[in-house]
Amino acid sequence: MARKQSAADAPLRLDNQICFAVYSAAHAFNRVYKPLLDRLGLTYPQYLVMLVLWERDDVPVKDIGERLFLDSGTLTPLLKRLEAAHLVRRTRSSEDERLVLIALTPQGHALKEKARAVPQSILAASDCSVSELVTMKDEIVALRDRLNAVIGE
Amino acid sequence: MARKQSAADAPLRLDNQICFAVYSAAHAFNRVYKPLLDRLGLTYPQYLVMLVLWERDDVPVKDIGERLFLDSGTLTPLLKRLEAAHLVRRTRSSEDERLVLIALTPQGHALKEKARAVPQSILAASDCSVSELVTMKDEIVALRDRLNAVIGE
DNA sequence: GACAATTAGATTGCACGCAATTGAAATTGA
DNA sequence: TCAATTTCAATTGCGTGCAATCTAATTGTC
Repeated sequence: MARKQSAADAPLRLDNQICFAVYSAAHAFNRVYKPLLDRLGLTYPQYLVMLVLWERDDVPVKDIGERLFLDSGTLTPLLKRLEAAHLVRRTRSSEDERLVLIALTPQGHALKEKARAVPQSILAASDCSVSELVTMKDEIVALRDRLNAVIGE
Repeated sequence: MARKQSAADAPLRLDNQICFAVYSAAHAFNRVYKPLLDRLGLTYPQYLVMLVLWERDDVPVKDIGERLFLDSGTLTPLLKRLEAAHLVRRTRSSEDERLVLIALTPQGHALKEKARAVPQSILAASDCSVSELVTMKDEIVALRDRLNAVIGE
C-alpha cells in the first residue's frame, strides 16, 4: 500500500485534468503568438477582435462579444485601446442609441495584410498537419459548446 | 466572385483558428468551474495550485510554477491569498534561503475531501465519455508541448 | 577566498476576464 | 399611453498572466 498516489486520488491529479490541458495550451498559444502580434502592435485578445472585424465591421460591441464570448467589461476598455491605436472608430448608432458600432479605420483594414503572416507561423509552430489541427479544433469546439450549454442551465 | 469571404481569407477566419477554440474552451471551463469552486472558496488558478499541493506539498514556488507554467509574478500574490485564507503556509527554506516552501495547513489538507465532488461535476458538464476526454486531453497536451518547445527556440 | 554569473522570489505596471452595478435608451404590455 | 421591463454599454473592483526590474542568496571559476 501507500503508493505515490492512491487510485482514489486519480480524479484530482493535475495530469488527469482536461481543463488544465486546455488552460495550459491556451497560455502556450498566447506565448507563441506574442512575438508575432508584437509586430502588429496587438495583444492576443485584440487580435481576436480584429479577426472578427476583418470578417465584417461596423458591428455593435454586443456582436463582437457574442462571437468571442466576452462581455462589455472586457471589450469596452480593449476597444478604447484599439481606438487609441487608430485601428477602429466607435460611434453611437443613430437608429438605436444604445448601440456602439465598431468600424475599422483605413489603418485597421490595412493591418489585415500584415496579419496574413501570422497563421502560417502558428501552423509551423504547432508542428502538426492541417487536417489533424482541424479535427482537434472541431472536437474542442464541440466540447466548448457542450460546456457553454450547461452554463445556461 | 465576391463570395461572403474570399478563399484567401480562410486562414484569418475566426472559426478556423484552433487557438480560438482552445482559448474559448478554457473560458468555458472557467465558467463551469466557477460555481463549484465558489463553494471551496477558490478561484480556478488557486484550485490548480491546490491540486499540485495535494499531490505533494512543502515544495518551492518554482516547482509549482514549472508544473503550471506560471511565474512568480502570478504565483506570489496568488499564494499570499491562499495564505490569507489559511490554506497554505509560506516559509523560507533554511537550506537555501532563496526558496520559499509552500506547505498545506490542516485546513488546506482537509479541503481536498470537499474537492472530490468537483471532477464528477465537470465530467457530467462535459457530456462526454471518459475515454474520449482522455484522448482529447492527450492530444491537447501533445500540442501544448510542441508549442512550448518552439518558445524555447 | 573573491567575484562574476546564475537563481529564486518579490515587485511594478499593464492588459485582460468577469461579476456586479449603473444609466440611458428602447421595447413591452396592460 | 406610459409605467415596467429589457437591452446595451460603461464603470468598478478583484484576480490573474506576464514582461521587466530588483534584491538576496548561491554557484562556478579562477
